Amino acid sequence: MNHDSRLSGVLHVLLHMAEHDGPVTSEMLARAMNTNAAVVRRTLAGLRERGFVRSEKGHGGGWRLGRDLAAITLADVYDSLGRPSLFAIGHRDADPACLVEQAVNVHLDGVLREAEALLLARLRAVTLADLSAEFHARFSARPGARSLESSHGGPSRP
Amino acid sequence: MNHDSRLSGVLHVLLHMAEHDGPVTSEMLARAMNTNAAVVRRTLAGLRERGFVRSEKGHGGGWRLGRDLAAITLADVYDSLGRPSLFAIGHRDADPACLVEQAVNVHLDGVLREAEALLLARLRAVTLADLSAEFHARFSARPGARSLESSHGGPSRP
DNA sequence: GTTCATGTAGCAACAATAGCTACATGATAT
DNA sequence: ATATCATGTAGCTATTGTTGCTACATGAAC
Repeated sequence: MNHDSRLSGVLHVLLHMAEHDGPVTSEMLARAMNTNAAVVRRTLAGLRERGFVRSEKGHGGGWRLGRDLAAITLADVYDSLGRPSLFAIGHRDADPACLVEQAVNVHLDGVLREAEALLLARLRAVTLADLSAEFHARFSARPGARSLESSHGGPSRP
Repeated sequence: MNHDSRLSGVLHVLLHMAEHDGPVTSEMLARAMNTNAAVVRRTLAGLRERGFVRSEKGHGGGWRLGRDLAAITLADVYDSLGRPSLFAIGHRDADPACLVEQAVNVHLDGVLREAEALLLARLRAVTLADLSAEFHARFSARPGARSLESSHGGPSRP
């Protein structure tokens, strides 16, 4: 497992949801992501609890956005996933007796905390509306019909 | 997922090396880190290739620093470890056909690249001499004899 | 030549996401 | 009512990487 791609995956399905009229089933979202419906339900569970998406059972059920695109930041999504670890590196021992290791931790943790603060600030500054604008710009500038066919990313009502 | 602690571990043993007169065996370093001698040799291999440490076999052998503390940055050590992944999160697909996923990647990768640049700049700015100064400050300010006994971090010649 | 220490190779353990199946729950259509 | 559809969840396996360990070859010093 190279890394945690849940944030990336959730953003992907949220934008697909936004492009689709009416609810979208886990099965449809899973096809768009080349993954499994159960994975979609599992990763969207946290967002449902916080009201960013709503789900309905039964005929005509599925997922839809619970808020406007501009009212959901990447940090909101990240938080909804349970704030998974951002970094693949870190210290061995959080509270070592060894003074040498303490000195190492002080500097290394400081560097990581700085990077984390920057990252979270950036996640707070970007909304789903920004990602959607990026997508629509790409859609308008697409090279030809082929990319529309080969991709599942076309808006449902251009 | 702060799983990869090699950078932290290597910095730890390098400072111990600096505090010790003469070569230090993998066994001694392993005891200081609560790990195994083979792990020490494995993780120090990259640093040896780049001349940051030297190793000698046989009687009286072991490891010693190959350069002055001030001439080794945290980035040097990080590079010597093979530049392992810094982040635990990332995108699912590096080059997706889906325009939506492309839009997600553009923003997410941008954020991560910014954080990575900051991180690497900080690693370049900190030297082992800085960590050593931090350690000696902590050693001078230690609360009592207890911390000297319970820790393996005391300088060999105070 | 014996001892000590590095240099590697190789394997099991562990942790986390990811993918999948299976089944219960609930809502809608007929 | 009942069949159907979709979510909600539990539980298993696969994958990928570090970590810890053993075993053994290589080389240096006594």
